[in-house]
Amino acid sequence: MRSFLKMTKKEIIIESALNLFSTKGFEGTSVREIATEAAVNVAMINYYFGSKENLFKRVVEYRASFLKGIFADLINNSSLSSIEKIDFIIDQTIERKLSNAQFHHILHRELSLEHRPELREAISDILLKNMAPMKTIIKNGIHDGEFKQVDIELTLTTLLGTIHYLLTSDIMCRKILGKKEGFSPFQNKYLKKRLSEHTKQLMRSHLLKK
Amino acid sequence: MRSFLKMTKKEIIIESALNLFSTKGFEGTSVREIATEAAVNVAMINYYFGSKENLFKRVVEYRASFLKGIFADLINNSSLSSIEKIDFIIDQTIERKLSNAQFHHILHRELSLEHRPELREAISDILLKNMAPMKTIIKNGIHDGEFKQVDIELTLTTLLGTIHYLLTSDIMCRKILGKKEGFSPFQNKYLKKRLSEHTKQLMRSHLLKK
DNA sequence: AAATTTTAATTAAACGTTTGTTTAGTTTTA
DNA sequence: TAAAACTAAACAAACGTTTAATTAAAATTT
Repeated sequence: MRSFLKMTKKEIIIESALNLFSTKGFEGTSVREIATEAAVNVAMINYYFGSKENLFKRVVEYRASFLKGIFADLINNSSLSSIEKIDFIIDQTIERKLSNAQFHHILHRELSLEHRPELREAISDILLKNMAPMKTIIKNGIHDGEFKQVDIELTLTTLLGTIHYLLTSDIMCRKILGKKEGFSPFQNKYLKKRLSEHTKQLMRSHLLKK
Repeated sequence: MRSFLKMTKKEIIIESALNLFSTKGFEGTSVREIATEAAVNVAMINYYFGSKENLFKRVVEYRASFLKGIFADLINNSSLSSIEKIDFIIDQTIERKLSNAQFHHILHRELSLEHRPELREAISDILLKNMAPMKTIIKNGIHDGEFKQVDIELTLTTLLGTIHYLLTSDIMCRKILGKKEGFSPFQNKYLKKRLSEHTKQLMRSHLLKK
C-alpha cells in the first residue's frame, strides 16, 4: 500500500484512480476498486466527484497541471545555442515521461479511443501546448542558420515518438533492449542515459548543418 | 453498414469486433454491441468463441497473420544498398500502419494495460518479430561500413515511434500538422508522402557516414 | 431419390454478477 | 445546531454467459 500522508480524501481518491485507470483502463476499473484502493466508502466518490467520468476528468486535470509552462522561458535564453536547447528538451522530456509513465499511458490510450470526444480534445490540447515552445525553438534554429530546413512538426513527432514508443510498456521496452525479465525499465538510470544519448545524437545529425 | 460479402459468420463477428474494440476498447465494447454490428444473435458469440476474451484473442490472431514474414526476403536482396532497404522498410511500414491503424491501436492499447498478461506477451512477440529483419538490415549496414555505429534498437524505436506517434489519433495528427477539422489523415496521400520524406531524410542523416 | 437420422446453426429467454449511482440515516466537524 | 463528511444498504440497468428449444443442413440408410 502506498502512503497517503498529508492528503485530503479527495486527493487520495484521485491518486488511487490515476493508479488504477493507468493500469486497467477507464472501463476496466470499477468505482468499488477505486474506493477500496483509497480506503473510502464507495459513495464518497459520487459525493465528491458526481460521477466516475467526472472523476476521470479531474484525474487528467490534476496531473496535467504538472506539465504546464515548461520550456516557455527556455526560448528566450540567449546563453544557449538552439541545439543545446534541444538537448535540454530531450532530457526533460525523458525525465518527465519516465516519472509519469502511467499518466502518459492514460492520455494516449484515451486519445486512441473514440469515446468522450471533449476529453480527447482536452488531452490533445495539453500535448500540443507542450509542443508549442519546442516548435519555436526549432523554428528559431532554422532562422538563425544553425539548423537545416527540416519538417518542424514531424521532427517533434520523431523526438516525442522515440521516447514514447519505448515507454509504451515495460514488456516491450525489455524486449526491444533485449533485457531479462527482472529488468524494470522505468526506474532505470542506464535506460535514461542510453535513450538520452541516442536521441541527442539523432537530433544533432538531423538538425545541424555540416 | 459495411458489406459482409462472402464472409462466414465467424469472420463477420471477428471483423465487427475488431471495428468496435479498436474504437471503444475491449471493456468498452459489449458482446451485445458486437452481435448487433454483426447482425447475429448474442449467443452466437459464445457459441463460436466460448467467451468475449477468447474472441479478442482471435481478433488479434486473425489480423496478426497480415504482418507475418514481411521484410524477411529483403535482407538477402543484394541489388539494394542498406539505405535503400531502409527506404523500403519506411514506406512499407507507413503503408501498413496507415491501412491497419485501428488494429495497431488495439495492439498498443492492450500493451499499455496490465490486464491479460499472456496477450501482452503475444502482442509484444508479434511486434518484435516484425523488428527482427529490420535489425539485421541495420546491423549489416554497419558491418559493411555503409552506416555509422548507431544504437540499433533505439534507431528502430525512432523509426517506428515516429510513424506510430503521428497515428495515435486522427485528432492529434490533425493538430500536429495544423489541419482543419475536415482533414481525415488516415486516407491522405499528402500525409503519407510528407511522413515518408521526413523519415527517410531523418534516417539518412542518422545512419549514413558523411 | 426419398426417407430418416444426426449433427450443426440459430434463437429467445433467463441466469447470476457486477456495474455506477442514489437513498436515507448516522457521525463528525465547525 | 447547522453543515459537512461519511456509511450501509438498496437501486435499476447492463454485463457476459448459459440454457433449452427450434430450425437448417449434412450424412446415412432405405
